[in-house]
Amino acid sequence: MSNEENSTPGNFIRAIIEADLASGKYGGRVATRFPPEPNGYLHIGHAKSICLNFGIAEDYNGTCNLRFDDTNPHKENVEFVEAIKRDVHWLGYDWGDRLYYASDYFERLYDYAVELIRRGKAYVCDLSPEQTREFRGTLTEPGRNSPYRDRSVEENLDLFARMRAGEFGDGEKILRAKIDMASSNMNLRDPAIYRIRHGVVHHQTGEAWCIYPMYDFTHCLSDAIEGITHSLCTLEFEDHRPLYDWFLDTLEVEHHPQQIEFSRLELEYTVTSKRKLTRLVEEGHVEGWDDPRMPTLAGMRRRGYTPASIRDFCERIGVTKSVNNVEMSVLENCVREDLNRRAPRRMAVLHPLKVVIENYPEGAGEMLQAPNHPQDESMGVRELPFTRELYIDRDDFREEAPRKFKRLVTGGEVRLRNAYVIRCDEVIKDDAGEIIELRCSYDPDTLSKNPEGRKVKGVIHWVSAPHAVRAEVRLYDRLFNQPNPGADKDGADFTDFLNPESLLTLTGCYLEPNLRDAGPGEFFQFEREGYFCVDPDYSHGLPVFNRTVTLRDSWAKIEKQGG
RNA sequence: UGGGGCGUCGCCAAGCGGUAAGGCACUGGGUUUUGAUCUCAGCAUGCGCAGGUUCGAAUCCUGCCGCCCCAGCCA
Repeated sequence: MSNEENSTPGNFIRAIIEADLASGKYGGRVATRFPPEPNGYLHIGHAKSICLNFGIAEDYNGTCNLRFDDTNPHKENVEFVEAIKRDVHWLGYDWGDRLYYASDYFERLYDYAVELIRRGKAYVCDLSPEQTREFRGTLTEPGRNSPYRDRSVEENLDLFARMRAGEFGDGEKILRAKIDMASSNMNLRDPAIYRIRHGVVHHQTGEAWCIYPMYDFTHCLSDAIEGITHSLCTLEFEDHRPLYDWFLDTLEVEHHPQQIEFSRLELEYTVTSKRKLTRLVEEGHVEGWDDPRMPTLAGMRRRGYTPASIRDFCERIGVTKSVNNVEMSVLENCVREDLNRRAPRRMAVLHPLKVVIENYPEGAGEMLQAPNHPQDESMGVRELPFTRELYIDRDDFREEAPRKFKRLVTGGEVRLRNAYVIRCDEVIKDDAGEIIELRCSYDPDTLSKNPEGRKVKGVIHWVSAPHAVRAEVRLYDRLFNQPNPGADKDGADFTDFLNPESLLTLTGCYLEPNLRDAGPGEFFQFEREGYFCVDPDYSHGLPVFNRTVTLRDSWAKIEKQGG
């Protein structure tokens, strides 16, 4: 540990960048970009890419552009553009004045395509989509040249101009790169670079174009135009790198960024494919892109995950090229760690059970003081009303005590958090035998001190019944039952693995009174229950709290083992 | 069966020829008016497998095996 000088790169991409910096490859410049397609909301996988790209720019004194890869207007719209901008900002990153759209470059891209034709490296092809597929060959058989492959430069120039002019219908013609139909890399078998799309209004360019460039052609040139030095993308584009380089080399573009691929994040018990997330939304399996069960940034924000915890998560999972499947516990740990430090403590009874303190004077009451954070005095204290009638959680009482159960039992004692020790004297049941009330007595000499001569192990939370704030609490669990719901196993659809208990809504909860004024964006630890945040939805009167994540629960473990 | 990648603890992940970091998870102890937090300790004679080179190999060589990606006019 004596190498304070040579700070470790952190991951292989940073190692490459440091080597490039050392060799002066791009004049000591580092420029990255985050290039989402605005066809859906950003999810946790994008967060990894955002943290990587913006993080590198920050650390190496470089820049990171936000560039919308908007070449397929059919699937894209401004709602997604705005949501993406909002989410990147929320995560804590800023692109300054470097907001771009690939569509900004449509005119230049068109010129590059013309240049490709002039160089005899692109041609207009009349094959139908079906024929194109047939001519492409298979993984093991080479493809065949299109009969239109040898059109003259003049004819191609004329045809391409007429494609732009709208003389041909969708699918009638495409512009293709002329590379090698026998290449073992399918991407090099004369890939399409421009297709015709009539009747779609592009969210940025309106109806100015009826031809749109394809990803492979657009991306490398957009990177070059913006002076990107390191173009980071996921592993599935590794096979596209030769094409990325081919366009730039063939066009002799002055600046040639290098594409570096890393593996995409897979998180257990969720899906991070835009197609699948879109289906969850459109088929109504969730309430929207910002449903707290969604792995989208919007969903996690509403759930109460903090930007800091997500950035910490992205830091911890690393960046490599190996297939990975990260356990949910890593993310949850990051969330707990951040919230534990920052969340004020409160008490909330989720499953109320009435308690009457029989030796506490009727109509009386007192204000007790409770710290907002047990380890951080700077967070101050709050006042809690204590009265004769309280609510505790049903789970904190048992008539018959299991081994190791250290909460309230008939005839036993328990500490009321921040208050007195009480003893349960009598259990009141209704005709159906259901417990409806507990008759207890308190020991007035146990405020801020332990009773003498006996040990009280358990501590439970409570709220004063006449002061309690009624609220709705939504308990979230994993969206899927399977660790890897997206894996296509035996023809099963990923929706088959949806967890029917991913949302449990509790409407009869009672919160301590100072939670009455909590507003959207505020978060708390409900002691012994978990971290909760205020949901923006106030549509049905009751305040709504979302459970962000539970507390670690070793009792649940013991109980599950039959403790 | 073509091409491109990847295989280090249950899950991530350092390591780049000198004798296996760290995090999460898990297990056990301590503190505790949250069964929380905090804290201490444990957790790979082993790096997909088999050979080889070397004084010495997770790291180099050879051959296998397994997994992922590619046949959109999607990105």
